[in-house]
Amino acid sequence: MQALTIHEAAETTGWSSRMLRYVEASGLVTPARSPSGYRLYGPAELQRLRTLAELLEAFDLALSDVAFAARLDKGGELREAVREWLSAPARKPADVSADDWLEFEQEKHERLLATAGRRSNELELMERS
Amino acid sequence: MQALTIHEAAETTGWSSRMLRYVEASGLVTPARSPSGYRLYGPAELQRLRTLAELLEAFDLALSDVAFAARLDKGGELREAVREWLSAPARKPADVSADDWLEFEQEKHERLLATAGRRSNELELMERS
DNA sequence: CCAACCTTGACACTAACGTGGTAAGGTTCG
DNA sequence: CGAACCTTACCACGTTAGTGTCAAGGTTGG
Repeated sequence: MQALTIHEAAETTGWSSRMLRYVEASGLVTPARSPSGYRLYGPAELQRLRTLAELLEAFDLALSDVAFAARLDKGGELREAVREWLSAPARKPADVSADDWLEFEQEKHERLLATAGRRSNELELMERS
Repeated sequence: MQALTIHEAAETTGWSSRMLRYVEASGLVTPARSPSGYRLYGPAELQRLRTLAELLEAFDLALSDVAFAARLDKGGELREAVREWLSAPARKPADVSADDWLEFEQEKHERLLATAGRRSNELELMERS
């Protein structure tokens, strides 16, 4: 059968075996198990792992973000509660969305640059420069 | 008019003024501004701040989770990409969802307990005990 | 005009996420 | 049966999120 062990899966997907266990713990990709407990990654899991990596990369998301999205996706009270909160009118046209949101999202990059660049530790955030 | 300043808003909503600025930076609640730049929290913002606090409390969410949900809610490529990834069949019936997910979500609590409890620093996670 | 606000910027610290190791002990297979 | 895997558990560490606080300077109102 074509089910790979964790290290083989790691090699073909780019994730480390450590991370494959972490991803499993996060509930995003759960491989089958052999009778003795070995993780068995089939074509479906491998594909899922590769696309997951692409998703994170493409939108600069955190594993926890996707895990949260999955939680939302499953419906339930949470989904409704969040949907309701977001449905509130609030923001006006030409809102913050495109503007402030960008700044917020870029904080991490700025911080990285600040830390790696200038002097030493400059982890800060918020507001327009 | 009934628009509160940041400290007044802080008092009536339970958030600290520091956090109100942080919440704004996250793009979740954006108050209007006075001609001179002072933040003005109206009834809508106050309500939004209170319900946001309840939402986080009720489901033990992080501000970043809701911020991400808002990002998803706005549609766009991200929304579709995430939706597509989540739509993959993968998990079988009686899946991990209810089981492993709980463990993952509780890791933070376990860590807190571990750190505060036993010896000294025990921040760890993952797998069934 | 001055006390009491507000603004942004920056420093600091804790908690949580992401990730790599290592240790102790099973499983596989040539 | 031993090398080379696997498992869970735990430690360590860098990064990010969350939060307080302080400094320098503008605004407000009696």
